[in-house]
Amino acid sequence: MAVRNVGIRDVAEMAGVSVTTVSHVLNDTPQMRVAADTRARVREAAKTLGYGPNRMAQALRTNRSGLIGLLSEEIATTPHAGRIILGAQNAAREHDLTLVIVNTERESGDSHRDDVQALIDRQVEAVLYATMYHRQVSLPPNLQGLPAVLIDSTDKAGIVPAVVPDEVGGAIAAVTHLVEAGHRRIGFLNNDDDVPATHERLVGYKEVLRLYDIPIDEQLIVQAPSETLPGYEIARELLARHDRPTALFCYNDRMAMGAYRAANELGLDIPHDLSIVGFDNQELIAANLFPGLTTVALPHYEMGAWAVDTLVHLLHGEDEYKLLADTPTRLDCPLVIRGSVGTPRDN
Amino acid sequence: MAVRNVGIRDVAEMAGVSVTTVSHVLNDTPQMRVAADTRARVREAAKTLGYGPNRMAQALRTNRSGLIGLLSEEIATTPHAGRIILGAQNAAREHDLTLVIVNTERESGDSHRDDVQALIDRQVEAVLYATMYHRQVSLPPNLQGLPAVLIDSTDKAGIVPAVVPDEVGGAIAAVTHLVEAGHRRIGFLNNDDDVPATHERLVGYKEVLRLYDIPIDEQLIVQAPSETLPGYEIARELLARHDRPTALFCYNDRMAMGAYRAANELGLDIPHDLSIVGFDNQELIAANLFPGLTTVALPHYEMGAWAVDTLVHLLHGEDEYKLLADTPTRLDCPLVIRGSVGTPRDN
DNA sequence: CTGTTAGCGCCTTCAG
DNA sequence: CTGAAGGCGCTAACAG
Repeated sequence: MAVRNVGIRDVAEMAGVSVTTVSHVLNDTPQMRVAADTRARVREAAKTLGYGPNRMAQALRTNRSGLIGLLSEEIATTPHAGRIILGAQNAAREHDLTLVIVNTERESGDSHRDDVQALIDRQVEAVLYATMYHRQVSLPPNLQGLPAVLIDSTDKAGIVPAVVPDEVGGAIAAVTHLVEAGHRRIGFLNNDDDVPATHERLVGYKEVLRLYDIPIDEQLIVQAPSETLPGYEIARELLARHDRPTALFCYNDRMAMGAYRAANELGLDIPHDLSIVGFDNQELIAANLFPGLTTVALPHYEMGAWAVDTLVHLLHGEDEYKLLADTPTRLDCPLVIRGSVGTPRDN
Repeated sequence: MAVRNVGIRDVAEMAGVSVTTVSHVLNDTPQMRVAADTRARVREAAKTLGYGPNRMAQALRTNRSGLIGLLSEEIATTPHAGRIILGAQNAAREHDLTLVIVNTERESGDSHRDDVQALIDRQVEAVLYATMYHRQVSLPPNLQGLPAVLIDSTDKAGIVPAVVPDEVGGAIAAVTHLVEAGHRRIGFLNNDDDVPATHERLVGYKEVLRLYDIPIDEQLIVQAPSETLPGYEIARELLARHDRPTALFCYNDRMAMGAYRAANELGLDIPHDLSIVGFDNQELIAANLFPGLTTVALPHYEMGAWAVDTLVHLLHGEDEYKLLADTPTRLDCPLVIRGSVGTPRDN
């Protein structure tokens, strides 16, 4: 069963037709209309013989390898990459394409060039480029000429379609959730890197407050590196204030984890005395904290799938898809509700 | 640069030789000895033209696709899969092989069959099968005939080479670390599933105690599902005893996370009042707890690489490698030291 | 509607 | 030591 020794010729012979006809039937070539019974005979012969086309021969002949490359950062460190891969994988299978994945270093001079070259050498028809956090990148020069789509990043030159998370929307969902639970003093533990997420989540935060006529207190907006320890430190400061916030919106789940520790040390019960919302939905953290962390999920799976779908359109020469390069597509960041948000005690 | 339009013929022409010679030079065919200067001319021509062989044509001709399939569980949920992928990827590149990755459901009747078939349809030469926790599996029937290697699991039938973590060794490293820090009352928060890791880590635990003439107190060995919450619960019970252990060896990092919470609630300082060692080295947890969790790393990267290397040998028909199927190869689980182990306070 | 035929780019006997 | 020629399995003109 494993060794594919049956060829199109065998099918032709068994069905009593020529290989051409078999080819036409099996690929149902548009203009070539084949008699219904012939077609049935061919189909049956193929099935009983367990025929499957030899992709290599097909590829050679049609000059389409059926391979698309996925260049991804940090495959080994975050489950985010896994989600992108899975989304891309499933979409690829849908289109009968095969995904070839290559890990790439985040910042390393020409190594991207080499990784792209490895993919080109393997005859990929197109490439996906995935970063692990939302940012701008410049593409390796040898990618010129191959259709490409960016995942979780945008192209400096603006010539390649890109898909990114809707950071503003995610922040809006998070803060709205807090406001609707009754909170009015909401702290924001923001990242301090100059990346889109930092700015856009802040925009979302402010937008919600504005919408609900809650004055923006700049004192409640603090920044630090987006890690657990700095998150802990700034959370502690914020919560030590006499007019401490009743809720915290955290740039990511790691900072939220730090906030949990701060709350704990200060004897504040979550969600009773303090509500917390994170960002990223890192299951390993969010689901294992006490109580479970309500957080915003990043659409990694969806971005992977979107990217492949777009690539397919590009491959089909539907040029209108190139226009997508102008403005990145933004995908929804849904709120994942666990147990870290409650009604403010005193209000 | 991206479109590969230069063929072997162009190289031949430029070098003033026949395609045969070019082929011989570029593949340095064993018996075909080519004059040194001819060879140089060919090499140079190939380089200046930017020639690279068309893998599809090569594959068709040699009947070797250069593709190997990696069937992996839970690509999207744990970084473990990412590590395996990376290890396999790098090894594959070393051997000029291309990895095709397919996600597969853990338990789902015939879906494995279909996933394997998808790989076969893509003409993979061999397949790797990776599970996300160490256990026994039975292979899909259509895998028969293809070389295969198991990662993190063993074959019920015992006909396929397999590589697994050295659980006993990992446990020994962990508990030894604790004993050498001065601990003699060491609790073991074990998993309660009937999987190899449960039994083997216990073996390692007991072995170390025996080695150091520390009596085994069965009361200190407790079991629960290997999640944070159950870990918390049994840790709490254990730590509430008047003769509580001074150290805890936890089946995995999630249980250790639960133990941290228990310690915290009981006012026990880590590592001052209580030392903890985990297992898995889930960075997201281990590196983000306070203090950082000392834990045992699983050799996922190494298993991925080992599997590909073994596959290559199998592919080369080195039958002695088939013998590997008899006993799974065990790879080292190194201890990763962070900050959760200290000297016992009272002793 | 169906069949014949010519390659896709490469490797590989077999002759020189 | 080098070259000519056949064919891997399939698709796509082009004929019938």
